Amino acid sequence: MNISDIAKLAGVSTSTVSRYFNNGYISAEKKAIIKKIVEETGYQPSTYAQTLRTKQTRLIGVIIPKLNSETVSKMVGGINQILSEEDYLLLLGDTENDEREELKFLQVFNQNQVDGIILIGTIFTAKHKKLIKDSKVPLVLLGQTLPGVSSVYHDNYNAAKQMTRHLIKTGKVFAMITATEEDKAAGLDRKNGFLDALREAEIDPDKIHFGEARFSIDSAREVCQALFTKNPEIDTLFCATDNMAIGAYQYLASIGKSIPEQVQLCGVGNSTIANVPYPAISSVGFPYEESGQLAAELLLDALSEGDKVNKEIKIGYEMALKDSTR
Amino acid sequence: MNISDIAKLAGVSTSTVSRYFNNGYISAEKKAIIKKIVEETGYQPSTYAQTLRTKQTRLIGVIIPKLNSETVSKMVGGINQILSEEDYLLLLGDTENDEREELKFLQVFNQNQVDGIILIGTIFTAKHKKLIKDSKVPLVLLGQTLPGVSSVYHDNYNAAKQMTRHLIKTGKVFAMITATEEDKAAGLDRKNGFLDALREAEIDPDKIHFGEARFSIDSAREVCQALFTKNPEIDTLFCATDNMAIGAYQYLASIGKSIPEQVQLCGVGNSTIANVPYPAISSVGFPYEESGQLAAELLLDALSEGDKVNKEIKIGYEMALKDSTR
DNA sequence: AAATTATATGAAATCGATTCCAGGAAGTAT
DNA sequence: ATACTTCCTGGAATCGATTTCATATAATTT
Repeated sequence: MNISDIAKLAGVSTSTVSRYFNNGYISAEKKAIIKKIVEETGYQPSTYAQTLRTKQTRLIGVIIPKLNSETVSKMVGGINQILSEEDYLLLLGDTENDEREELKFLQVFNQNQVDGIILIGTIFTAKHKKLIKDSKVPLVLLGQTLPGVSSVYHDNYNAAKQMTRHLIKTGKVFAMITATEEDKAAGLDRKNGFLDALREAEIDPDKIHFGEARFSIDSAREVCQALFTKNPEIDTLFCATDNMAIGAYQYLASIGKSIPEQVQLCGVGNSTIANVPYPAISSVGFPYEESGQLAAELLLDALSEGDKVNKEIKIGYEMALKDSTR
Repeated sequence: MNISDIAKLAGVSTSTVSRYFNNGYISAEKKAIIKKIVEETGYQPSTYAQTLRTKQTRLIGVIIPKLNSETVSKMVGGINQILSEEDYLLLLGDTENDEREELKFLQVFNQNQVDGIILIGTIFTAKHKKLIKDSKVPLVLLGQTLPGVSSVYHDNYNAAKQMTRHLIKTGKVFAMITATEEDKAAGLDRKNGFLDALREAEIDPDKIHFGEARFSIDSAREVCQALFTKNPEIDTLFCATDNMAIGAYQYLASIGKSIPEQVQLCGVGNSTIANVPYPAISSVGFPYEESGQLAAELLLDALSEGDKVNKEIKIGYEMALKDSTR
């Protein structure tokens, strides 16, 4: 069933049927008959033929580092709210934290598949930067920044700094479980915020310890064990993510450290899982859903105006102090 | 840059260029020159023109109830492992547990967009059943069954029954936080397994209590409070999902019930979050990643053979007893 | 040597829509 | 009455690939 069949059945030309679907000039009379035929046959225009002609896919590629992540799902939720209103469909590319997959999706999406791309990125290599800048379709970065590219990102530096200022009030010996510095947002910025707050308070560098973990509960548990085995005097632990804080919590609970009395503990993300342990874990996070919405709006702007001006939107933090900090 | 441009540059016809890409008859000589031109120009055939001609999209629609769910992400991971090998891309439709969204995606995917559909469904209304059966493209159900449709589903009934048999050894007064029975897998089957195990052991029906919660921690916490306020003598609580078990744990911890001494507690799903509380929560789950793989393979079969024989694969359960049960 | 088969190529039709163009009818301004 | 718009319509070109068909040459059988 194609447009010619409908045209024949309705006794009009294909042009007229096309106009019926695209709000072109059409008489009430023909409109009625085409409507009737379309309803009877359940005809739907082929999106592929439309795309071939119009170059519009009505598909937006969203590249995400991980499906099962609360922050990611909130961001995607926000993106979807805005884009589904405009009849866009999301083509999700899940990389499971594999940067090569990220490159693959960037290429595949760019070739032919989508009208625009939102990249919830993590690590940017030179290849990433090249592909991002060379993107033929509008691209918005979410959660990271890159000069010359539109982005919505989070003020990780000040979030970590502010949280650390709070920890300093009662802390003596500090430690941080960090993420890889290749991840600027979750790794570098949070570490720098932590460090700068401590410098500001003129904390003795000998009383600051670091361990780097991967983005998993298990990895953080092991790193926490190493940290405390070497430095049992740590009384304040800042974790770069809530998941890491859970890993740390598990280790600390297992060796009988009381939280927050002996060790105070916090994470980043304001995620649900931070509320599962008892005591609930203090965290600082961002309005991720809103970030997603903003990114989607930025993309829509770029799509309609085709404008080459790129905007960078920085999102402020939200503190959520609970009982794991003093 | 299209196929004619390449043909001109290479001094051949478009047919020959097309054959170059589709392993048709082509001389080594022309192959070499086309290869050179393609590499120089970075030309990639338009997937939309290809689809228009071949009716193959190389896209598989996967409809999921929720992005941020461990079971879902494991299943999607399994699906993706198999399908990406065959150069399929996943078009994810996230319904956020809204059944109308499910219908929408079923329609959109069916129109033109995808070669096949995997539906990780929840509630099936009459409309769902109609759309599923009328699907123009092969469709595989994952996590639920429907007569006459290919599916990979989990033996929720026996999983719940087996777990309950374990609880019976030390339990006296039983309760279950259930999911809506409209969700056959998570709601009805698990409830029936629980009930039948208790009947088998000839437990006094007066010592069995029920509360129904939505799929969220908060909802389960409230339901748990209601249950225990009315029946403080409950000493064994079966939750239909791990998330619900977390909610129950939070309430029980807040009123100072000791787990598992005063109340033993378990969930379903074998998810990471069940290991976060102390004590870790016993659970019974399924090899979700493998289920996803199987569903993908079923779909590939249907895609290649175009065979109308539908298979139903039942997946067995895996018990994970931890310290929240006696 | 003749017949058959496999390999190689280009022209043209095709997939299913949109859109440009030309032309007709109807309404309005001059 | 004439000149302009505005509205409405169908024919034909077009988007960018694949595929059928016709044809030619090379390789293999008989």
